[in-house]
Amino acid sequence: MGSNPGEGPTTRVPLTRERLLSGAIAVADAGGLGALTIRSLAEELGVKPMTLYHHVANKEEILDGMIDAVFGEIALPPPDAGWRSAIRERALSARQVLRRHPWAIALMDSRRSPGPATLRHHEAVIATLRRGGFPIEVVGHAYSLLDSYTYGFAVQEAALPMDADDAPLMVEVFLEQLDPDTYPNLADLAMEFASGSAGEDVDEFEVGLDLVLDSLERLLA
Amino acid sequence: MGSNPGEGPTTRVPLTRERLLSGAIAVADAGGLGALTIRSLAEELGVKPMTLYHHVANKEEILDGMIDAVFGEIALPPPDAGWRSAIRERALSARQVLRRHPWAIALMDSRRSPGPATLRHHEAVIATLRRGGFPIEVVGHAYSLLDSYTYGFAVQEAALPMDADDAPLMVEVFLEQLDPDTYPNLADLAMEFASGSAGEDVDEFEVGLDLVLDSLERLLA
DNA sequence: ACCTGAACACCGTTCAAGT
DNA sequence: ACCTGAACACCGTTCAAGT
Repeated sequence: MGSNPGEGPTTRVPLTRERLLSGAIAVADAGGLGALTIRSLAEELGVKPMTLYHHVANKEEILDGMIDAVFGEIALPPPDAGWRSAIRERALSARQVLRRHPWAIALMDSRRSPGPATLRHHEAVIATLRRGGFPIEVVGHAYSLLDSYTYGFAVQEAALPMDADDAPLMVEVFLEQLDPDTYPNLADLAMEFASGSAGEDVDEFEVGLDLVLDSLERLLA
Repeated sequence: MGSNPGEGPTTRVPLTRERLLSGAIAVADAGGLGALTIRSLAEELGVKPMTLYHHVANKEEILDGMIDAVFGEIALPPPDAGWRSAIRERALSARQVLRRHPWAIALMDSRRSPGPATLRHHEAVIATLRRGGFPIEVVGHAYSLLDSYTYGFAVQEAALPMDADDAPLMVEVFLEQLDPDTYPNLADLAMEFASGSAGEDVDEFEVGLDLVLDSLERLLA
C-alpha cells in the first residue's frame, strides 16, 4: 500500500483542478450527469473520493467549472470574417459542442456565475455584432434570438436518440405506437420525416439558423 | 398513532396518481428539482415514502408524468384565429408555463417518451400550421424553429434571477465584478441594459418571437 | 386494496488523522 | 502539501409484513 507496485510513474501525476474537470466531463459524456458522482469521478481519476475536496470546495464548483470548460470549447467568431459568416460559424460550433456534451444544457439553467471562458466568449460575440453595424440596443435582441435558437435546438436534439442513423428506425417505432386517428397531423409529419430523411442532405439546425440570420440582416437595413 | 387524532376526514382522501403528480410539481416549483425526493414528496402528500410506489413504478415515471402535466398547461393554439396569432398565443403561453416551472426545461432533454398531453399539444400546433397553408415539408422546419426559440429562451431566462424587479440590481452587481478593460463590449451591453430597463416596456421574448414569425410568414409567400 | 417499518446499497460532505 | 478511513445524514428502492 502506498508503494505503487507494478505501476509506472504515470500514477505520480498530481491531481490538478484541470485534470479533475476534464475527468468530470469525460464521465458525464460517457454516462450522463447522473453517472457523475464524487465517488465515480474519484475512481476515474485513480484517487479516493475525499482527495477531490482539496481541489474544489464542493460538487457545485465542479459543475460550474464544467460549464465554463464547455463554453471554452466553442469556437470564437473569426475576427476577419463578415459578421454573418462569423456568427454563423460560431453558432455551428456551439451546436456541435452541445451535441458532444448534451448534459451541459440541463446544467446551464442552474449555473449562476459565469466563468472566464464564458465571459471571453460573450465578449467576442458582442464585439462581432457591433463591428457588423448593430447598434448597442439591438445587439441584446440579436444575441438573445441567436442563443435562444441554438440552446433550444440543442435541448430538442438531446431529447432524441444520439445517432442520426437511428432516426429512421425511431420514427418507424414512433409511428407504430401512434394512433393516426387521434393524431392525424402528427402521423403525417412523422411519415414525412420517415420518407424524406433518406435523401435528407440539409441539416435542420442550419435551416432555422439561416432564417434567424436573415431576420438579423433585415434588422440592420 | 393511526387513530388520526384531531384531524378532519380530509386526511382520508386517497392518494391518486394525479394528486401525486401535482404534489411533485408543487415541490419542484417551490424548491427546484433538487428538492424533489421520494421522501420529501411523501411528506408533502402526508404519506409514507413507500406508499408512492403503489401509484408509480419509480421516480423516472414521476418525472415523465410531470413533464406531460406541464405540456398540458400550455394553451392549445385557438382554432378560430389565423395561424400567426394562434401560434403567437401558444408560444406566449408556453413561455409563461416554462417560467412557472423552470425545472421542466432541464427535464425535457432527458425524457424520451411523450405523454398524451404532449402528443395532443403537438397535434394541435401542427394542425394550425397546415391550416395556415404551410406545406407538410415546411411544417417540420417551422415547428423546429419555433420551439427551439421558445425552449432556448426559457433556458436562458431560468439562468437569471426569478423576478424582473431584481434585474437592474443584478446588472449592477454584475457590472461591479466585471473588468471593463478585458470585457469592454460586455460592459457596454450591461450598461445598456441597466439604463434601458427603466423605461423597458417591450418583452424580450416577444421581440425575438415576432422576428421568428416574420421569418415563417416569408416562408409562406 | 392500500399502506408501511426495516433494511440495502448508494449519495455528498466533515473530521480527524496519516505521510 | 497532499492524501485518506471512518463516519454522518441523506438518497431511491426492495421485501416482507400489517390493516
